[in-house]
This record gives sequence, structure tokens and C-alpha cells, in this order.
Amino acid sequence: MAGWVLHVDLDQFIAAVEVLRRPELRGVPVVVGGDGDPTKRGVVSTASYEARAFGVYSGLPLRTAARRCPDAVFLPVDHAAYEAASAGVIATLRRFDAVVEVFGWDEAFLAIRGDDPEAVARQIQDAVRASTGLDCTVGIGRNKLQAKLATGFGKPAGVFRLTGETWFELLGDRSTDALWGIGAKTARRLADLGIRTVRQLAATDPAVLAAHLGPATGPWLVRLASGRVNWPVAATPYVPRSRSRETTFQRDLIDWDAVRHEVAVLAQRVAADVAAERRPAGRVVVKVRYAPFTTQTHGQALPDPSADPAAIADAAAAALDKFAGRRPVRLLGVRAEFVE
DNA sequence: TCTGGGGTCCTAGGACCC
DNA sequence: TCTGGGGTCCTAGGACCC
Repeated sequence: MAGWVLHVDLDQFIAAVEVLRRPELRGVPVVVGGDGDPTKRGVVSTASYEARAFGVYSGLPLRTAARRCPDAVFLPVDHAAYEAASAGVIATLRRFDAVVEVFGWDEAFLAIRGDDPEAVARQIQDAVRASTGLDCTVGIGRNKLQAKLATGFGKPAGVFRLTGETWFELLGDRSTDALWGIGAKTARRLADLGIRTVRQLAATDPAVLAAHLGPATGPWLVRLASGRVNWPVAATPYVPRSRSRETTFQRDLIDWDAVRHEVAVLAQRVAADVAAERRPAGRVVVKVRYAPFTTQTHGQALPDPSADPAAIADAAAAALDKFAGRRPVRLLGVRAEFVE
């Protein structure tokens, strides 16, 4: 008997949920994002495979998506629908003899024991499809990192195994940003050091990287590239460290009284989220994104940890007062941080 | 064609203390 | 009057992820 980690990832989750309740959209380019109006500020949450063929992907501005794929059906984001679909998937996964770690709306890790993880993976796919109508890809590895990256090779609707034996064969020549946790910025910094591939990163002296990228990040990146991490699959319920709300305005705010008012509105929503957690917040941070796109934050500690809406509103107002700039405001955000 | 919303973790610099 | 070195905490910003 051997231990395996399975990474279950729903295929084009949000678009798939929309197609499920509107079968006439099957086979059609579907783009979900913002309030469904591609002439407004907003970005793509998920595009169906048909829309992706036109170069539409998550994070793309809706206006650009509309230009690239004018015939796409644009739909608003419907959080409640996705949460309901997600709950159905998770309930199905929990029927298996496994430690289940939920990872967002559309992903989960399962720790299992046995000699045929592919068979379990196919059972999972069948069960999820039977109970929800949704397709998923399952990555198999000896740890979470291997399983997560295996999923990329299995998309869509496949099963793929990636272990220490095949790690460098499959990933060694890939760019470092193929790894989970390395993005464009870090990849460029590594390239400046002459480190371009996963294989090169794995062979780098951790101490050298620590000097360039920080004492924790440097050695962590080397271990990441080796594929041999020991992150536990944790069944413990998720405990949030913070709650936040933010809004991008369709038209930049010019009047600072309007800014103050919008921060108060956001603080009220955050306070409601904090109250629902039944845990006190210790600090409130206000985010201001000025036009065109420069972002600043300022925080304010609460006099005493509290979930009181008035205390959170006061702290948000005090944090906002720390901003000196009076340029047009594109986005405002309020975040409450819980104490421990 | 300007670039969402909700999160997490790490780093660096300054304050402060001994 | 000028002054070290270390530890810790707080804050703002950066990077990444879904």
C-alpha cells in the first residue's frame, strides 16, 4: 500500500455551471465576468473552451474579450450558483475514503492509500459527473505539488500521474514559471541570474538564492523545482486571516467626499463579514487605486480587537485620512484582519 | 484595449528597546 | 558628545494564486 495525492480540478468550472443550467449554450463561446456587460470595466472570470480558441482567457478585460470574440455569450458572475455547484462536488468527494482538502471553489486535494490511484481518479470523475454533471481533471502525485502540476498535463477531463521518477523528464526543460508559486516577475529575476529552467533552478545553491531573493523565498524556490515537498493534505476547516471588500468604479471618483462615503459603505460590508465570523478584528486596511493604476494602502489598528461595526468604520475612516493624494480614484478597498 | 475581486505569504525598512 | 549591535514589532508594498 502506498500513499498518493490526487488533485481534482473542475474543467472551466464557472462556464460549465452556466452551460449546465442553459443547455442551449453547449458548444457556444461563453464568457463569464463582471456584470455580463462587455462594454463596462471588468475582466473575464472564466471562458469556455470555445471562447478560449479566440484568445479569451481569465483576467482579460471584458472589452478586449468582446473584440476578440464578438459572437460570445457574455454572462454576469453568479457567486451563489457556483457555491452551490461547488458544494455538490465537495460532498461527492467526501464519499471517498480519503483526506479531503478543499482548495477554492473548483479544486481539492485528496490523500489516499492504495496501489491503483488511476482507478480511484476515474471513480472520482464518474461520481462527480453523475452527481453534478461537471467534468474534472485529476492529477496524481506523491505530494501536492506533483499532483497539482500533473493536472495541467491531464486537461481536459483526463487523468495524469507525475512523480519523482518523471519530474525532470516532464518539467526539467520548462521555464521556471511552470512551477506553482513562480510567476512572471520571479521568473524574470531568476533569468537575470542565469536560471531559466526548472532543472537549473533545482541545481542552484539555496544559499545563493537566499542572498538574492530573501532567506525564506530563495531556498523555498529550489525545493519547489526539485518537486520534493512535504506539504500535508489538511482536512482542518479553513480559518480566514482577513476579510475584504473592494470596488472598481465605472467612472473614477473625483470628489473626496464621495471617496469617504464609499469607504464607509465598504467598511459596513466588511463589518458584516467580520460579525459572521464571530471573531474580533485587530486592524483595518484601506486600499486606494488612483487613476491610471497606482495602488497604495494604509492601515489602522483598532484600539482593542473588536467585531463592532462602528469600531471598524472608525478605523477605516482613520486609515483613509492617512492618504494625502487627491487624484481621481479608480478603486477602493477595505480589509479587516483578524487577531490570531 | 487598460488592467476584477478575494485571498495568502514574504520582504524590507523604520521604530523601539535593551 | 557620540555611540554598537541585536531582537522584535509594525507597516507598506510586492508577488502569487484562484
